[in-house]
Amino acid sequence: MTATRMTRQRAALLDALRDGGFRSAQGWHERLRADGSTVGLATVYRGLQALSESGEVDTVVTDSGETLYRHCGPGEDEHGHHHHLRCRECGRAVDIDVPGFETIVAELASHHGYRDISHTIELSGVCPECAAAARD
Amino acid sequence: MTATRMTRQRAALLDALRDGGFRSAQGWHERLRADGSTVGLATVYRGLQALSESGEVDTVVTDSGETLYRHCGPGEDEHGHHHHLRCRECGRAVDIDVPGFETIVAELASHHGYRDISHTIELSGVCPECAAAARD
DNA sequence: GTCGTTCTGCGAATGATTATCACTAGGCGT
DNA sequence: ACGCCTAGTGATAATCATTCGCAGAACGAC
Ligand SMILES: [Zn+2]
Ligand SMILES: [Zn+2]
Ligand SMILES: [Zn+2]
Ligand SMILES: [Zn+2]
Repeated sequence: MTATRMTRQRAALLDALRDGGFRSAQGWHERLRADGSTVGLATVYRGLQALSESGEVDTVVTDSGETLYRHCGPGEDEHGHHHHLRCRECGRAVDIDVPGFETIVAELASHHGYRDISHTIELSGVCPECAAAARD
Repeated sequence: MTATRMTRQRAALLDALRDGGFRSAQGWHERLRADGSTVGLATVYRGLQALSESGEVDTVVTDSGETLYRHCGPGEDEHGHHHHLRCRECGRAVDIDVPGFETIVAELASHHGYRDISHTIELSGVCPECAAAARD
């Protein structure tokens, strides 16, 4: 039913994605072109969206409204879910563990009678490097 | 330096905001026009943005990327900060309390050396009413 | 009332994302 | 290796929420 073909473009995207870091769709596009691949912007968007749905990349939305994507181990296992602490200045992100949060969420949900809960936690601040650089 | 004038438009916006609920900027705009006020869309955007910055309204971004605004007591006191559990179907939102979360955030932040942390928690699910309505 | 600012309205501009649609190319059966 | 069917691609147009730019309107202190 759902045939997914491995194309040159998709491979290139996956390959680029492999060296970590958050980048916008357009950012990845530039990256790919810089590497010599001729990939269309629309294709990059489609690829990222597909990967995001299958859990292979996770996304985060910046204050300015653009979506950032980053490769993130296959979502086969529970560990695919986690949260980030991201630097407002340079974008560097750290995976964090929020002990007990998943449980709290489940409790709050049932307390209010809500079903099919999904959640988002976004922590952003200024990383040590940027904080140091800011001291001028 | 920063004088803020109370205009007919701003008053109308504040007044409309008063009857709670999340609405998009365009949503509030329609609301205002429905009430007879002739307010420009841009003005509504500007007003909401200002109120949001001063903490009088809080915002939430939907999956489709549009920003929703809702009146929320003046941010003079600590209680201005809280989180929501929102229904994906009807938009109804409940204020929730996530015990100890603020503390956990602070700890995580310092653990990673990040400064000026700000956070967002978004819980969304299907409220009891919508869940019931879905059973057809 | 007068005046310096701030605010408003309008439409045009932006900018990220999506839709279109003719064309290309996986990849399975042979 | 050959061909067909269909998913994938790419250039561009379209969407859509939000922002800008600027001329004129309206605060509000004097
Ligand atoms: Zn940084
Ligand atoms: Zn979680
Ligand atoms: Zn509901
Ligand atoms: Zn909080």
